[in-house]
Parts: sequence; structure tokens; C-alpha cells
Amino acid sequence: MPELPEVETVCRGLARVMTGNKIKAVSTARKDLRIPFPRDMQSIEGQRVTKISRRAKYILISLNKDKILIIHLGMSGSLVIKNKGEHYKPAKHDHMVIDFDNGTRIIFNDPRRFGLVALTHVQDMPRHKLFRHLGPEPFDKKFSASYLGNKLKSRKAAIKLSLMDQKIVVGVGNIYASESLFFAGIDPRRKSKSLTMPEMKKIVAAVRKVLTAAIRAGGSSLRNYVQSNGELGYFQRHWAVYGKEGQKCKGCRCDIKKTGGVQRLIQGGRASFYCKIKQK
DNA sequence: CTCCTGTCCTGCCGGC
DNA sequence: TGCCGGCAGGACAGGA
Repeated sequence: MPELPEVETVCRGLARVMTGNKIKAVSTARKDLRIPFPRDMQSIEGQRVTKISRRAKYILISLNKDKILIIHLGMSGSLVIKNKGEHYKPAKHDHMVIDFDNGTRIIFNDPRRFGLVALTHVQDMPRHKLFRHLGPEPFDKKFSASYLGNKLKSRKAAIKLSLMDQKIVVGVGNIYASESLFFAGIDPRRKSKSLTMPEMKKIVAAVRKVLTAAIRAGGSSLRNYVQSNGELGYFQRHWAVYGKEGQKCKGCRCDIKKTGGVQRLIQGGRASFYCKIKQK
């Protein structure tokens, strides 16, 4: 379930093996994932990778001639690196393979096909369908308490749902929304418009803290952001509340026989987790 | 504009 | 043992 920290970690891994190298060949194993593969996919052959970056949960691979190859991992997508000479045994759900001049091979595997691959130009990015409606990056100055207050002032949806809304702020998915609200001390069911300025401030700080810690965990638990099997980015972590229904939350001093421990509920069809003692 | 639900897709797990 | 339902969730479409 890649959210911003996982995508960021994948990008750092990709940057190490792709930057400066020339694409020799690209092949796709089917016509589409969530959307069709670009018709002009083959046009990236012969292009050199100039930069790897990230916008929201999208991986941006900048190429010569201002082309940008866009990859979104969806829910189940992963990228695997094979170094020169390493044997590649095609696996189920390998949908795209990119070969580089230096022998490096990148494989995009995605069982559930919620991911996507697209191709665009630098100048088309601001108006691009995928990017047009995205809110600010969580680490951008624009994502502030006053910005949030303004965005949420007319929204009665639960704050958990607003945090996951990519039009409001990008990169926060189901897991980090629960985690952020835990550290902000805010009940996920609170109406967005009911939050006070000090609470907005706490949320901004908590989102940044949670994402920063996760990115750091990715960097420190993986050698060069790559697992031993060549898979990029994913790493083991433990959560403060996520997935811990009935258990102690992080730093819990309660008798959970009395409190029931971490609560689980469904919001917008997704599981939320929170501590009813610490989050109000 | 915001809200709310359904949809896509496969793997996994628990219950019977 | 096998079948079935439910769940996992990122992003968008469409109707209210």
C-alpha cells in the first residue's frame, strides 16, 4: 500500500540505478493497467534518464526532450531491479520491463493493476489530468494551518476523509491518515469544519512528523533503498494504531481490558484506527 | 461546491 | 478438502 514515504523511497532507489542511463528497450505484457499504456511508449527507447522525482504518489522519470515517464504503483504495484547479468525469470503480473544500455533491468509488477504508466511533456504537466487537481505536498510551505482551515471551513466530512483527499493534501493514504490523527490527538470522526486553528496546526505537524519518520525508516532499513531481492522501497514498519484493533496504542498506559484498546471503524469504506483516550 | 457510493482488481484468510 | 464471502485500498466517475 504505497503512500508518500514508500513512493519516495522507491524514487531514491530508482535514482541510484537509472540516472544518466539510456533506455535500450521497453516492453509491456498487456495493453492496460488502470488506464491503457501510452500508445507512443516505444518513443522512450534511446532516451536518457535525467532525473527521478515525485509528485504526490506519482513517480516521475524525466527523459531527454522534456519527456516524463509517469508511474503510479496503485495499491499492489512494485518495481524490481535486476543488475547486469542477473537472471530474470518472468513472474506472474510482470506488466512492463525496461532495459537500460548498461544492462540494468527494471520490472513493474502489479497483481491488482490499480497502478498506471503514462507519458507526458514537462510543459503539459500543470494541465495534465493526473496532476491538475492535486493539492500541495505535505512538506511544502503552502500546506499550513491557515491553508487547512480555509480548505476545511465548509467541509462537514470526517477529518480522516479530508486528510486522504488528494485535492487537499497529497501523499497521505489510509494508513498515514490514521497515524497522523493519532499523533495530533484528533478523533478521526470529527467534522473537518469543527477543528480549531490549534488543532489544524497539530495536524500539519503530525502529518509531517509521521511521513518524515517513515521516509527515514525506509532509508535506514534498506541498503540503497533496495531489498535483497531487488524490490524497491517497501520496508517493515510498526504502527502506533494502524491495524492494532483491541491492542495497546503507542505509549499506552491504560488497562486495555477496561478501555478495549485501539478502536476500529469504517469510514468511507476504509478501516480507521484510533485511541479513544488520546484522541478527542 | 461537497457528499456519498460504486467500481476496478487479485490474493489471502477465516468459516463452514 | 474446496468453496465462498469479506477484506485490503488509491483514485476516479457519476448522481444527489
